[in-house]
Amino acid sequence: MSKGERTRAVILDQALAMTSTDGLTGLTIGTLADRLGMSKSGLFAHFGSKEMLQAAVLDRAAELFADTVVRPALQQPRGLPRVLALFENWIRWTLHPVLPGGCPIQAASIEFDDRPGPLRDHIRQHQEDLRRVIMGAVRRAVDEGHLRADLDVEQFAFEGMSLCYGFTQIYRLFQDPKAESWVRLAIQGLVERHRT
Amino acid sequence: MSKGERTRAVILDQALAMTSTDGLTGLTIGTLADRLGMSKSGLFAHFGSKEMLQAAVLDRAAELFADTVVRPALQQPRGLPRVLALFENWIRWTLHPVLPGGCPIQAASIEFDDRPGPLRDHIRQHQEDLRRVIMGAVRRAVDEGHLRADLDVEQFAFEGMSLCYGFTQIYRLFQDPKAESWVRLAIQGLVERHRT
DNA sequence: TAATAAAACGAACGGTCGTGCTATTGTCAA
DNA sequence: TTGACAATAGCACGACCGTTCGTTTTATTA
Repeated sequence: MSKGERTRAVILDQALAMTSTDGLTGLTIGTLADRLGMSKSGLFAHFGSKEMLQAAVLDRAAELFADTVVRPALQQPRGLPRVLALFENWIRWTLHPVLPGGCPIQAASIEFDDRPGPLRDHIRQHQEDLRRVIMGAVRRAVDEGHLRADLDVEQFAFEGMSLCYGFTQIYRLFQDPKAESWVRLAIQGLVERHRT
Repeated sequence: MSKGERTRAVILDQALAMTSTDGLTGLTIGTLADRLGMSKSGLFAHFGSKEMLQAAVLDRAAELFADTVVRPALQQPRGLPRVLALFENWIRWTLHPVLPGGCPIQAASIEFDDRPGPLRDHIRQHQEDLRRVIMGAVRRAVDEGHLRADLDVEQFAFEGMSLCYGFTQIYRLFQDPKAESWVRLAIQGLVERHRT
């Protein structure tokens, strides 16, 4: 790994933390450079434009989510355990955030849902990837006979994901510990309702 | 109504639209003044600081939500009809947004959940108000015998609100019309499950 | 170790940000 | 209709924005 690649990684780590609290737009090259003790222009040269920096941040955030939430869940046995692990890891991702400001992609979703361009495309792609992972796991749970055969996979995914989105929003705003048991009970109910 | 009050209202209308697409932070006094054909300083004098402008925007947004979603629902007969109207009006608020960029308060929730200060306090207050309205309606539906007596009102409110939050996020990002039937089915299921 | 390439710097650019000030215009009651 | 005051404009400020450029330092490799 060359010097440039190493520095780039360090920059992205800090940029990720900054984005999580201030948003993709709030991310600023000047203060980012300050926190890293390097010059604006030196940092800038690694990305070529602010938009490319933001895109790199999004991709890195998606990697982090995959490493923390998705990948560990995929090591669970296929079927219901894997579905449960996905939701459980997602809940833990919110309860004990790796990044100080919570999930940058969810924040960026709302920040950019009205701003066409490559950044919104990136966000859509990452969210769609997550949806496909969840739907795949649910479908396999049906195939394994853990969930009812007549289950509407898209509907199930929507409800589960909505609960996680809503939980994140409520928990982050109010820091109310009750939200944890609410979302757990809700997910549990969702699964229980469609069990064979 | 004095000239000043009238101008202030016009400013807030435009500010609301701008906030809905660009966020509370993206709201800018210069471009806001440009769109209204007035000077920065003239506009500025109405609010004294950007933070007070932002707070006024939040309060106006809450009024708009109350006029569009809550107030019409409160005219439905108490009990289940009122609960259903609350969720239905909320869904319609997302499907046919009064403001071009969707609900500014939901956006501000995520934007400011990590930034302590009077603005976050405002946001918390408005979100808490909504939660109390919904819980009150649900509780009355229990009292009227429309919903089961052993229903956990807080849990019910969390699930219903999460579905609406999640729906907004998904629908605004992807503009997928399928999301509409997903959320309707989910809300319907939630209610059906707790009916007497 | 010398030659070459990559990386980082410092200074400056045109813009825009929020915010003061002073002066001018407009409104509205006596 | 005039006098008092509210409303708006104009201008300037310091700070920060993303970006460019030429130079200097540091890595890499022949």
